[in-house]
Amino acid sequence: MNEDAVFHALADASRRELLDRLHRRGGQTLGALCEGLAMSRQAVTKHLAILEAANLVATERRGREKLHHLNPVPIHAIAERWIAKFQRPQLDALADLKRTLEGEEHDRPE
Amino acid sequence: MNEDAVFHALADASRRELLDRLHRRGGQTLGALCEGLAMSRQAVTKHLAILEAANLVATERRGREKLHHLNPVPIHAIAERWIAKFQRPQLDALADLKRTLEGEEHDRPE
DNA sequence: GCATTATGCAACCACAAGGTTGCATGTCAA
DNA sequence: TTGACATGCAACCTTGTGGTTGCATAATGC
Repeated sequence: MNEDAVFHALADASRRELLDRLHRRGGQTLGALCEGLAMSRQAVTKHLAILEAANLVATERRGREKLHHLNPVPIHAIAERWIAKFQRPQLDALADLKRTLEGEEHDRPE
Repeated sequence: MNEDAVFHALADASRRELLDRLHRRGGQTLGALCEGLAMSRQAVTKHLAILEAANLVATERRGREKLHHLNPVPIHAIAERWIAKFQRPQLDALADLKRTLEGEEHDRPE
C-alpha cells in the first residue's frame, strides 16, 4: 500500500465526503454518488479514480453500472503504522512541550 | 481544530518528514531542520508555516532562533474523530465486501 | 434495431502548491 | 558599531489539481 497515495487521497474534502457516503451505504453507482453534490459527474469520476488508485475504494462491474465499495484497510494501515507513532508518546511529548514552553522566557500570558 | 488543514498538511511527504524529524527530536531550529534536505531553506519555511497553521507544529522564539515542537494533538484528534469511524465497522464492511464480490458473477480467480 | 441510460475518455482552463532567488529584518558577539 | 548569522518577506516560475464541456462507448429495455 502506498502511504503517499492514501494521504493524498484523504487530503480533499470532496473525496472524504465520498468515503463518508460509501461508509453509510456501500455498493453505490457513480450516478448515485453524484446526487446532491455541487459537482459534475466527471469531477466525481476523477475523485473516485484517485480513491481507487489509493485502494480506498473497490469497484465491481454490474452490467453497465459500476458499484463502489469502501475499503477501510488502507485507513486502518495508516492509523496503525503512522498515526500510532505520534500517539504513543503523546503524553511525553505534550509534557515536554509544556515544560519547554513554560520553563523559558515565557512572560506574556496571552 | 481544522480537519481540512490537518489533512492537507499531512498530504505532503516533505511535511511528514519534517514531523518525523520533530518527533525524533523536538525544539529544532529552522536551520537544523533544513540539514540533509534537498530543498532550500525557504521551501522548508513554507512547509513549517503550513504545519503551524494546521497546529501540528508549535513554535517558540529564542532570540534570533525559532524552535519548533511537534504537537501531536491534531493527529490524535484525527485518529479519534475520523479514522475510528472507518475502523470500527471494519470487519463488517470487509465481510460485506467479500460477500458482494464473491456472490456475483465472479468467475475469474485472478 | 434504436432510443435511453451509465459510464469512459480527452481536451481544456483557472488557480493553488511547491519550489526557487533576491533582498530585508532582527539578533548576537566581539 | 559592525559584521556575521538566523530568519522573514516578496516576487516569480512551473507543475499539479480540481473543475469544466463535449463526445465516445457500452449495456438495457421496448
